[in-house]
Amino acid sequence: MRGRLLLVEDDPALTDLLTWHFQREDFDVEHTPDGDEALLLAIETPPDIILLDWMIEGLSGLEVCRRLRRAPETANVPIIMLTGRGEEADRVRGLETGADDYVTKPFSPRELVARVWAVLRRVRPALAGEQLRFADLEMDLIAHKVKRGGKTIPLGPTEFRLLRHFLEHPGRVFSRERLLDAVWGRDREIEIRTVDVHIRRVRQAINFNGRPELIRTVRSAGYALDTDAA
Amino acid sequence: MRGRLLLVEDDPALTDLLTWHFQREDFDVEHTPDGDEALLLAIETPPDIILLDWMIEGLSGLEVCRRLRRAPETANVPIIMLTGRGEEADRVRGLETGADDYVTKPFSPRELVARVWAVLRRVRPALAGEQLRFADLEMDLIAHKVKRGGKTIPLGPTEFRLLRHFLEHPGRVFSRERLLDAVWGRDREIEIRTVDVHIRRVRQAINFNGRPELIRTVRSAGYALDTDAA
DNA sequence: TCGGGCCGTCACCAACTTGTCATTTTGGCC
DNA sequence: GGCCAAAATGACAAGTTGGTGACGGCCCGA
Repeated sequence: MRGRLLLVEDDPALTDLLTWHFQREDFDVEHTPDGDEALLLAIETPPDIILLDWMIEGLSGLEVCRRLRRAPETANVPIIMLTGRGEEADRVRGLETGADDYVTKPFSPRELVARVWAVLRRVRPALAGEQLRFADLEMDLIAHKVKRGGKTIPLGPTEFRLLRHFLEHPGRVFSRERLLDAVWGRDREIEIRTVDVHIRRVRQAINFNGRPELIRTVRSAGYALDTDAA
Repeated sequence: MRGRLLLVEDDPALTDLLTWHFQREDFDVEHTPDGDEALLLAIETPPDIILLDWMIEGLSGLEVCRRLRRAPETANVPIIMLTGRGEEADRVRGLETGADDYVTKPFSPRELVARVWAVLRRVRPALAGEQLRFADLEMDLIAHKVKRGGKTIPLGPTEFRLLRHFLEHPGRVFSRERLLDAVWGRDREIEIRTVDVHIRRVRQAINFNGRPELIRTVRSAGYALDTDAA
């Protein structure tokens, strides 16, 4: 399974067509024709991407999009809007409301699939099987390998996930709390300062012979990849 | 200036049109009609986003895209392809080659602008809003970083919050009392003159080698960002 | 069962921040 | 020019926060 996709669409024929295409891409497809239910589902267990029709039962697609963006659980989940409304003004409105892409019916399923991958490459590079890069560091998610300047670096599983999280959001500061959530899991029972220790271990591993520090400490806020080092 | 945009396009009319639109959005627009030159420019100083026409002089747009993705300097720079080729196969090919979006001519500049922002929201969240500016000073709230004239400035947590407060209300005068409320919190038990000291620390930090003063002292009233300096 | 790698904690230390105060400088006003 | 209040400055001690070394437990494969 490559990821979970939530399809919000009330045309049964289109639903079947898209479900088939995305299942073939190894997505776990969840479906609802209803705007309100879409919100509940998405917030309950956030999918990796949402396909959202504009004209649906219950809330309009645009309103669903707006609320998804406002809810912290789904604020970062990518959304692609599907719609018959081809007016420029509608498209601009959809994109400005927080949609990542806006596709006008009729569209080709293959193109939609390609657009989904294009968005996921950005948001969840891990799903798209991409290499992550930052400065002279590269992480191969498939081979589970990290290199800096060509030299392979041994990392433990936790260190790997921690570094990966940073690479997926370069420059962004994460508090220790958020790192525990993201790297250890939401239901951890772990001492907050443990994060420090793992940060140190990652640093030690990637800063062999005098390479510049990549992880910046932001006092009283957390840690981040240092975009100045890139 | 919100960001640097590289436009690779050989139609002069379209070039002018897009340049005008993106300059109005505060982009610094760089332009070349030639694929080879685009590569050189992009790798030399990576822009924040690239608009790439498929049919250009020199290398084809698709090939430029491929090479940009391969070069470590530009592997993460978002690319939007512009093209007259509306075939589904072409679009899929463009997206699979690493483009973040694929826009078919004729398109509306407004929509293109909206799509650029949609992509930048993902790739450089700081550019798309979570950033404060005043004169040559920029504060990135997501990265928790302050720069003046491109140079990163180290600030303690309190200094950061203080400066942020000013940047959020440029020009406005705040009494020491109000600053204590806003920056330290309403339930502080802090000597009023402490504000002076922190103002000094911020000034010292941001006025390195002879840069003009940004924080104006308003005698017997408080402090404010000096709008004359902007 | 032994050994090594990985992991979570802790105690201690170093570095940095921060609030305060005494003193000097500045600016406005007569 | 002299005076006064307000603001800037220098210095410092106390308080926070992050970095570090070390340790014991756990799991897994030999």
